[in-house]
Amino acid sequence: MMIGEVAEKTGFSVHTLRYYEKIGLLPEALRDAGGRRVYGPDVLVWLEFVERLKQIGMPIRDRVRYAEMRALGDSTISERRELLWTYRDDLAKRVVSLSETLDVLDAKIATYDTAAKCNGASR
Amino acid sequence: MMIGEVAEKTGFSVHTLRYYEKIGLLPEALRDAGGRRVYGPDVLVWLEFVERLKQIGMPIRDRVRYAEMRALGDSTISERRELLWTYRDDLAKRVVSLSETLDVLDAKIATYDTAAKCNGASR
DNA sequence: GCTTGACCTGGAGTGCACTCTATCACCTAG
DNA sequence: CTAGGTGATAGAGTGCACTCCAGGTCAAGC
Repeated sequence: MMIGEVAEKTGFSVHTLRYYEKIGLLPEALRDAGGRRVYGPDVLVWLEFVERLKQIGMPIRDRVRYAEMRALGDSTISERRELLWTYRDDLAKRVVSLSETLDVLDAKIATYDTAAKCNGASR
Repeated sequence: MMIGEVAEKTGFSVHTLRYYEKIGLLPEALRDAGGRRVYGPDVLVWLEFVERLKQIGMPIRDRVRYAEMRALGDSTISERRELLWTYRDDLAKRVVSLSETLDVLDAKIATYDTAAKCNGASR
Protein backbone atom coordinates (compact mmCIF):
# COMPACT_ATOMS: atom_id res chain seq x y z
CA MET A 1 0.00 0.00 0.00
CA MET A 2 1.07 3.55 -0.74
CA ILE A 3 0.40 6.34 1.71
CA GLY A 4 -2.65 7.57 -0.19
CA GLU A 5 -4.41 4.28 0.18
CA VAL A 6 -3.68 4.14 3.89
CA ALA A 7 -5.07 7.65 4.21
CA GLU A 8 -8.22 6.68 2.42
CA LYS A 9 -8.73 3.53 4.46
CA THR A 10 -8.08 5.06 7.85
CA GLY A 11 -9.48 8.53 7.47
CA PHE A 12 -6.19 10.16 8.43
CA SER A 13 -4.85 12.58 5.84
CA VAL A 14 -1.60 11.91 4.01
CA HIS A 15 -0.14 14.92 5.81
CA THR A 16 -1.16 13.50 9.13
CA LEU A 17 0.33 10.10 8.40
CA ARG A 18 3.71 11.62 7.56
CA TYR A 19 3.43 13.79 10.65
CA TYR A 20 2.66 10.71 12.75
CA GLU A 21 5.73 9.01 11.38
CA LYS A 22 7.87 12.05 12.12
CA ILE A 23 6.82 12.17 15.75
CA GLY A 24 7.14 8.42 16.18
CA LEU A 25 3.50 7.44 16.33
CA LEU A 26 3.99 5.33 13.22
CA PRO A 27 7.05 3.15 12.69
CA GLU A 28 9.24 4.33 9.83
CA ALA A 29 7.75 2.86 6.71
CA LEU A 30 9.72 0.81 4.23
CA ARG A 31 10.43 2.61 0.98
CA ASP A 32 10.19 1.49 -2.62
CA ALA A 33 12.89 2.15 -5.21
CA GLY A 34 11.63 5.69 -5.67
CA GLY A 35 11.78 6.46 -1.95
CA ARG A 36 8.04 6.22 -1.44
CA ARG A 37 6.55 4.73 1.67
CA VAL A 38 5.15 1.22 1.37
CA TYR A 39 2.86 -0.14 4.06
CA GLY A 40 1.73 -3.61 4.99
CA PRO A 41 -1.81 -4.29 6.20
CA ASP A 42 -0.72 -4.21 9.87
CA VAL A 43 -0.55 -0.47 9.80
CA LEU A 44 -4.33 -0.30 9.42
CA VAL A 45 -4.85 -2.22 12.64
CA TRP A 46 -2.40 -0.04 14.48
CA LEU A 47 -3.95 3.15 13.15
CA GLU A 48 -7.38 2.00 14.18
CA PHE A 49 -6.10 1.51 17.70
CA VAL A 50 -4.37 4.89 17.61
CA GLU A 51 -7.68 6.40 16.60
CA ARG A 52 -9.27 4.84 19.64
CA LEU A 53 -6.56 6.19 21.91
CA LYS A 54 -7.17 9.57 20.37
CA GLN A 55 -10.91 9.33 20.90
CA ILE A 56 -10.51 8.61 24.57
CA GLY A 57 -8.60 11.85 24.88
CA MET A 58 -5.10 10.50 25.21
CA PRO A 59 -2.80 13.36 24.21
CA ILE A 60 -0.46 12.74 21.35
CA ARG A 61 2.66 12.55 23.55
CA ASP A 62 1.20 9.59 25.39
CA ARG A 63 0.16 7.95 22.17
CA VAL A 64 3.76 8.33 21.04
CA ARG A 65 4.99 6.97 24.33
CA TYR A 66 2.75 3.96 23.88
CA ALA A 67 3.98 3.48 20.33
CA GLU A 68 7.59 3.64 21.47
CA MET A 69 6.98 1.04 24.15
CA ARG A 70 5.19 -1.18 21.69
CA ALA A 71 8.19 -0.96 19.39
CA LEU A 72 10.42 -2.11 22.25
CA GLY A 73 8.52 -5.37 22.58
CA ASP A 74 7.31 -7.48 25.45
CA SER A 75 9.53 -5.98 28.13
CA THR A 76 7.32 -2.90 28.15
CA ILE A 77 4.04 -4.73 28.62
CA SER A 78 3.55 -3.83 32.24
CA GLU A 79 4.33 -0.18 31.50
CA ARG A 80 1.86 -0.19 28.65
CA ARG A 81 -0.74 -1.75 30.89
CA GLU A 82 -0.03 1.01 33.39
CA LEU A 83 -0.48 3.72 30.79
CA LEU A 84 -3.73 2.33 29.48
CA TRP A 85 -4.93 1.94 33.01
CA THR A 86 -4.47 5.61 33.79
CA TYR A 87 -6.99 6.38 31.05
CA ARG A 88 -9.41 3.57 31.69
CA ASP A 89 -11.17 5.04 34.69
CA ASP A 90 -11.55 8.46 33.16
CA LEU A 91 -12.98 6.79 30.11
CA ALA A 92 -15.50 4.86 32.18
CA LYS A 93 -16.54 8.10 33.86
CA ARG A 94 -16.74 9.86 30.54
CA VAL A 95 -19.01 7.20 29.12
CA VAL A 96 -21.35 7.63 32.08
CA SER A 97 -21.21 11.42 31.94
CA LEU A 98 -21.81 11.48 28.21
CA SER A 99 -24.84 9.24 28.30
CA GLU A 100 -26.13 11.46 31.07
CA THR A 101 -25.54 14.43 28.80
CA LEU A 102 -27.34 12.64 26.02
CA ASP A 103 -30.36 12.42 28.31
CA VAL A 104 -30.08 16.10 29.21
CA LEU A 105 -29.93 16.97 25.56
CA ASP A 106 -32.90 14.82 24.69
CA ALA A 107 -34.88 16.33 27.54
CA LYS A 108 -33.96 19.83 26.35
CA ILE A 109 -34.93 19.02 22.80
CA ALA A 110 -38.20 17.59 24.07
CA THR A 111 -39.04 20.77 26.00
CA TYR A 112 -38.19 22.79 22.91
CA ASP A 113 -40.59 20.66 20.92
CA THR A 114 -43.28 21.24 23.49
CA ALA A 115 -42.59 24.95 23.53
CA ALA A 116 -42.77 25.06 19.75
CA LYS A 117 -46.07 23.18 19.81
CA CYS A 118 -47.56 25.56 22.39
CA ASN A 119 -46.57 28.62 20.38
CA GLY A 120 -47.34 27.12 17.03
CA ALA A 121 -44.33 26.93 14.71
CA SER A 122 -42.24 29.71 16.22
CA ARG A 123 -41.15 32.66 14.01
CA MET B 1 -21.19 36.07 44.09
CA MET B 2 -17.89 37.44 42.89
CA ILE B 3 -16.04 35.91 39.98
CA GLY B 4 -13.68 33.92 42.19
CA GLU B 5 -16.53 32.06 43.81
CA VAL B 6 -18.09 31.23 40.47
CA ALA B 7 -14.72 29.93 39.34
CA GLU B 8 -14.42 27.75 42.39
CA LYS B 9 -17.94 26.37 42.08
CA THR B 10 -17.82 25.62 38.38
CA GLY B 11 -14.24 24.59 37.85
CA PHE B 12 -13.68 27.26 35.21
CA SER B 13 -10.79 29.59 35.95
CA VAL B 14 -11.36 33.28 36.60
CA HIS B 15 -9.50 34.01 33.39
CA THR B 16 -11.75 31.69 31.47
CA LEU B 17 -14.90 33.24 32.90
CA ARG B 18 -13.84 36.71 31.80
CA TYR B 19 -12.86 35.27 28.43
CA TYR B 20 -16.27 33.64 28.13
CA GLU B 21 -17.93 36.95 28.84
CA LYS B 22 -15.79 38.70 26.25
CA ILE B 23 -16.74 36.27 23.51
CA GLY B 24 -20.40 36.28 24.50
CA LEU B 25 -20.69 32.88 26.08
CA LEU B 26 -21.63 34.51 29.35
CA PRO B 27 -24.01 37.46 29.57
CA GLU B 28 -22.32 40.67 30.72
CA ALA B 29 -22.33 40.52 34.48
CA LEU B 30 -23.71 43.27 36.66
CA ARG B 31 -21.06 45.28 38.45
CA ASP B 32 -20.80 46.48 42.03
CA ALA B 33 -19.78 50.02 43.02
CA GLY B 34 -16.13 49.15 42.46
CA GLY B 35 -16.75 47.83 38.94
CA ARG B 36 -16.49 44.19 39.95
CA ARG B 37 -18.66 41.52 38.42
CA VAL B 38 -21.51 40.26 40.56
CA TYR B 39 -23.28 37.03 39.65
CA GLY B 40 -26.60 35.51 40.63
CA PRO B 41 -26.98 31.77 41.16
CA ASP B 42 -28.39 31.27 37.64
CA VAL B 43 -24.94 31.56 36.18
CA LEU B 44 -23.97 28.26 37.79
CA VAL B 45 -26.76 26.42 36.02
CA TRP B 46 -25.84 27.99 32.73
CA LEU B 47 -22.16 27.21 33.15
CA GLU B 48 -22.94 23.62 33.97
CA PHE B 49 -24.85 23.36 30.73
CA VAL B 50 -22.03 25.07 28.85
CA GLU B 51 -19.68 22.49 30.32
CA ARG B 52 -21.90 19.76 28.93
CA LEU B 53 -21.94 21.36 25.51
CA LYS B 54 -18.18 21.52 25.70
CA GLN B 55 -17.92 17.87 26.69
CA ILE B 56 -19.94 16.74 23.73
CA GLY B 57 -17.40 18.45 21.50
CA MET B 58 -19.42 21.48 20.48
CA PRO B 59 -16.86 24.07 19.38
CA ILE B 60 -16.85 27.37 21.19
CA ARG B 61 -18.38 29.29 18.27
CA ASP B 62 -21.47 27.14 18.40
CA ARG B 63 -21.65 27.46 22.16
CA VAL B 64 -21.56 31.21 21.66
CA ARG B 65 -24.21 30.98 18.98
CA TYR B 66 -26.39 29.02 21.35
CA ALA B 67 -25.82 31.57 24.10
CA GLU B 68 -26.73 34.41 21.77
CA MET B 69 -29.95 32.69 20.76
CA ARG B 70 -30.79 31.99 24.36
CA ALA B 71 -30.34 35.67 25.12
CA LEU B 72 -32.80 36.52 22.37
CA GLY B 73 -35.57 34.57 24.06
CA ASP B 74 -38.28 32.22 22.89
CA SER B 75 -38.24 33.22 19.26
CA THR B 76 -35.03 31.28 18.82
CA ILE B 77 -36.26 28.05 20.34
CA SER B 78 -36.62 26.15 17.10
CA GLU B 79 -33.16 27.24 16.00
CA ARG B 80 -31.71 26.16 19.29
CA ARG B 81 -33.45 22.83 18.97
CA GLU B 82 -31.93 22.54 15.52
CA LEU B 83 -28.44 23.27 16.80
CA LEU B 84 -28.67 20.78 19.63
CA TRP B 85 -30.06 18.24 17.25
CA THR B 86 -27.05 18.43 14.97
CA TYR B 87 -24.91 17.28 17.88
CA ARG B 88 -27.28 14.73 19.33
CA ASP B 89 -26.68 11.95 16.85
CA ASP B 90 -22.94 12.31 16.92
CA LEU B 91 -23.12 12.19 20.67
CA ALA B 92 -25.17 9.00 20.60
CA LYS B 93 -22.63 7.46 18.25
CA ARG B 94 -19.78 8.65 20.45
CA VAL B 95 -21.31 7.06 23.51
CA VAL B 96 -21.56 3.74 21.68
CA SER B 97 -18.08 4.02 20.23
CA LEU B 98 -16.56 4.97 23.57
CA SER B 99 -18.10 2.10 25.48
CA GLU B 100 -16.83 -0.14 22.71
CA THR B 101 -13.40 1.40 23.19
CA LEU B 102 -13.71 0.79 26.91
CA ASP B 103 -14.20 -2.89 26.14
CA VAL B 104 -11.21 -2.91 23.79
CA LEU B 105 -9.12 -1.26 26.48
CA ASP B 106 -10.22 -3.71 29.13
CA ALA B 107 -9.51 -6.62 26.80
CA LYS B 108 -6.06 -5.23 26.07
CA ILE B 109 -5.33 -4.72 29.73
CA ALA B 110 -6.50 -8.26 30.39
CA THR B 111 -4.14 -9.70 27.77
CA TYR B 112 -1.33 -7.66 29.27
CA ASP B 113 -2.14 -9.13 32.66
CA THR B 114 -2.04 -12.61 31.21
CA ALA B 115 1.22 -11.90 29.42
CA ALA B 116 2.70 -10.53 32.63
CA LYS B 117 1.59 -13.63 34.52
CA CYS B 118 3.16 -15.96 31.95
CA ASN B 119 6.47 -14.10 32.11
CA GLY B 120 6.38 -13.51 35.83
CA ALA B 121 6.02 -9.82 36.80
CA SER B 122 8.13 -8.29 34.07
CA ARG B 123 10.94 -6.06 35.35
C1' DG C 1 9.26 13.31 -24.56
C1' DC C 2 5.96 15.59 -22.01
C1' DT C 3 2.11 16.04 -19.00
C1' DT C 4 -0.24 14.36 -15.01
C1' DG C 5 -0.66 12.89 -10.60
C1' DA C 6 0.98 10.76 -6.57
C1' DC C 7 4.71 10.94 -3.80
C1' DC C 8 8.93 13.29 -1.30
C1' DT C 9 11.28 16.97 2.20
C1' DG C 10 11.83 20.72 5.70
C1' DG C 11 9.74 24.07 7.71
C1' DA C 12 6.19 27.61 8.21
C1' DG C 13 1.38 28.51 9.25
C1' DT C 14 -3.31 27.69 11.29
C1' DG C 15 -7.22 27.39 14.48
C1' DC C 16 -8.80 26.42 18.80
C1' DA C 17 -9.38 27.43 23.45
C1' DC C 18 -7.63 29.07 26.65
C1' DT C 19 -3.82 31.20 29.84
C1' DC C 20 -0.92 34.54 31.34
C1' DT C 21 1.33 39.25 31.88
C1' DA C 22 1.59 43.92 33.14
C1' DT C 23 -0.45 47.35 35.34
C1' DC C 24 -3.84 49.38 37.93
C1' DA C 25 -8.04 49.97 41.55
C1' DC C 26 -10.38 48.78 45.68
C1' DC C 27 -11.38 46.95 50.31
C1' DT C 28 -10.41 44.88 54.75
C1' DA C 29 -7.50 43.44 58.68
C1' DG C 30 -3.61 44.41 61.63
C1' DC D 1 -1.65 53.59 56.88
C1' DT D 2 0.03 49.88 54.68
C1' DA D 3 0.14 45.09 53.12
C1' DG D 4 -2.39 41.46 51.06
C1' DG D 5 -5.93 39.72 48.49
C1' DT D 6 -9.26 40.08 45.08
C1' DG D 7 -10.88 42.45 41.45
C1' DA D 8 -10.23 45.01 36.68
C1' DT D 9 -8.27 45.78 31.61
C1' DA D 10 -5.95 45.05 27.00
C1' DG D 11 -3.38 42.36 24.68
C1' DA D 12 0.39 38.96 24.18
C1' DG D 13 1.66 34.11 24.64
C1' DT D 14 0.97 29.00 24.88
C1' DG D 15 0.20 24.14 23.65
C1' DC D 16 -1.94 21.02 20.90
C1' DA D 17 -2.58 18.72 16.77
C1' DC D 18 -2.49 19.14 12.78
C1' DT D 19 -2.27 21.46 7.90
C1' DC D 20 -0.23 23.60 4.27
C1' DC D 21 3.49 25.35 1.19
C1' DA D 22 7.44 25.60 -1.89
C1' DG D 23 10.01 23.17 -4.56
C1' DG D 24 11.28 18.91 -5.96
C1' DT D 25 11.35 13.45 -7.72
C1' DC D 26 9.43 9.68 -10.14
C1' DA D 27 6.47 6.35 -13.02
C1' DA D 28 2.85 5.69 -16.37
C1' DG D 29 -0.01 6.93 -20.22
C1' DC D 30 -0.79 9.68 -24.58
